[in-house]
Amino acid sequence: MSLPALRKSDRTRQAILTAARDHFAMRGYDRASIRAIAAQASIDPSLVIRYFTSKEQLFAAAVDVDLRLPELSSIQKTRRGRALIEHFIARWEGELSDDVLTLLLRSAATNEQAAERLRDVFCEQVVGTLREVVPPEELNRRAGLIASQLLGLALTRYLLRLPGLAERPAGEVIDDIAPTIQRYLAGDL
Amino acid sequence: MSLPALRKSDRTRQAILTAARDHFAMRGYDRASIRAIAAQASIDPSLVIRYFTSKEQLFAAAVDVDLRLPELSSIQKTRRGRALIEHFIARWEGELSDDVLTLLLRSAATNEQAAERLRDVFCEQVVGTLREVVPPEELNRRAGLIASQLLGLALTRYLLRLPGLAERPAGEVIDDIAPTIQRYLAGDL
DNA sequence: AACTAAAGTCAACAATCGTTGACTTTTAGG
DNA sequence: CCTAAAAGTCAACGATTGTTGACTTTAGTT
Repeated sequence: MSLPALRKSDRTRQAILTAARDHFAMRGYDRASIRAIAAQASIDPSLVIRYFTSKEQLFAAAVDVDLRLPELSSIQKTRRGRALIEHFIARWEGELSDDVLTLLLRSAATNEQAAERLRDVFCEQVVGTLREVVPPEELNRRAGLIASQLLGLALTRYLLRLPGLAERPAGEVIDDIAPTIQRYLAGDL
Repeated sequence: MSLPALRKSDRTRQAILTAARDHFAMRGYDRASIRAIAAQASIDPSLVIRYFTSKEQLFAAAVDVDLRLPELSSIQKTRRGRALIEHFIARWEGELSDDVLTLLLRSAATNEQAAERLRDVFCEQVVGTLREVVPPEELNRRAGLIASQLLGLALTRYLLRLPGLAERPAGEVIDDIAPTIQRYLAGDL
């Protein structure tokens, strides 16, 4: 066999990435140490460097995120706002959830590299999703407003765990915020 | 004179605090070093510890923040949402601005102590401001929603500098978001 | 079985960090 | 002027960090 030779290294490569996402999400970029990541992946710290060259590049590899926003054009006009926030919340706490989002948001506050990455995700995926249903001249404006509410929700509910938000069932929060998103998306401004 | 003896130490104490806020706001808790703070205050690093015992306590002292939210009861009912966001934005970029807010928000994402502090500020000041104009049983719900939008705006506009928000004049952003705050404050939910 | 490249280990490096204790300088009061 | 406390300096500690190079083990091919 010639392929399985690669397989072994790919498995530990994946183990490193998983452990890295875990630590970066929990502790942030600075407090997450390569030694702790290596320990969770049950390997030597130096191997982490051999696989990813540096901590910075490991982070870059760990932070590759897809928001999986729905295609808006196939949804009824008046339901699109609700669809957006439903998907967004499912991405954080539903079956679509993983900790890459926590990792990215948490790190973006202190790490310029992560902030840059988050801006890219925003531009490509949020603006990209709106492009098909929003006139070009309003695109940036509406996308920015939507991002401010969605990321604000993620920040207060999942990172800060503000009592007024973290304790409430997801369904209630969706009901409250959906009209806001709908207005930012297609309402009068 | 018996007082001036205290004066000298109070001045360097203040210099340390100013430098600390500067560094904490720019680089976050972990990347801000006591050595760099001391250098900016033109003193020895050990003095910082002598004044504040530890980095943690220095941070706690630096992060004492007052949102200065307006008294809502003296404002016309339909204008209260706009008044809230106007004050909030003035606090970040107007003449009321200082970098304690940046420092607190940036650090709260990775530092549990800062997150705790931000929760306290939220509970005491935001909930406190709404208490006089919102029925008790809706208090937490409406306060949480408002916090999600205000902090989301601060995050995207001032920390992440998302193109759709950071580039626009403050007045436009206020116009767009005021109705949202007004609805969260007093509208049907 | 022998050989070779990949995969993994081990120990150490240089740098940075918060913190400490001994020491010196400044300042205020009798 | 003398003295004692306050204010400030200096050098070093122990710990942790990312990263490196030499070494050993594993596994696939001839």
